[in-house]
Amino acid sequence: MRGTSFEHINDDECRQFQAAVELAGRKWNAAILLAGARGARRFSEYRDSVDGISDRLLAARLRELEADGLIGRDVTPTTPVTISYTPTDDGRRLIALMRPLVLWSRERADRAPKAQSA
Amino acid sequence: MRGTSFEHINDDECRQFQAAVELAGRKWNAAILLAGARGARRFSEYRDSVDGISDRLLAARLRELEADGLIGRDVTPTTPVTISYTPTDDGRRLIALMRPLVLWSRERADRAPKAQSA
DNA sequence: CTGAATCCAATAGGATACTG
DNA sequence: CAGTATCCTATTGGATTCAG
Repeated sequence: MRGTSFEHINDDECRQFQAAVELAGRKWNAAILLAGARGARRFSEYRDSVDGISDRLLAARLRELEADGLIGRDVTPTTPVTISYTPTDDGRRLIALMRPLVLWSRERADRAPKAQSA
Repeated sequence: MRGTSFEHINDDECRQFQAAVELAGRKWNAAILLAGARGARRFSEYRDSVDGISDRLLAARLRELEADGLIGRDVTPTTPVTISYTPTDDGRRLIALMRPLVLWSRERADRAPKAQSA
């Protein structure tokens, strides 16, 4: 079997990994994925849920996430058309894997409440 | 206890989380942390281990990671001074948490070997 | 050896206005 | 509703050179 510890990562795997983490770490993407996990489906729901993101960037990030297979885009031919963005299995698994990171960041935030007032 | 699922993340936590994931996802940082996990200590060891990074960016990323408490910088007053960068406890924990992401990215890479030759 | 300084090109991101 | 188009600025990252 292939190793599970970092000692055995090769360059190619490292690149794949970096690409994945960069995607997850890109500005807004975590919030967008989270919004999807919390039930957002329509464009406007994501826009409301993410808070602060512009239409342009939301559209761009959704397109990227779709291209990377993390979010699916479904068009229902109603009038007007209904467009629905749903996290894919892959996306859901990624979100699940990021849960420990949420806890990790919480702990850090608790230890360093802010920039300590000089 | 504070919830562990995304449904209960508030805006502030979301920001903390995003900052953390952005840091981890920033270009080179994953590779640098990995290099540290694999035993790199000296500047030149990271440079060799990361492969492709320039001095300028390696120095910049190390400074950031130090500022964020993920890597420690120790100066030993030999001649010339010996400088050693070691992952902190926090950094090591982050790396550990990213292991599942490595596996996740591997699976994806296996499923999508490359950009399929048109 | 360990960086800092400079210069440059590319990309990201934000604001706003507009469309099918 | 679900985006696009345009513009503009800030940030990134890469190469190269210089220095303690």
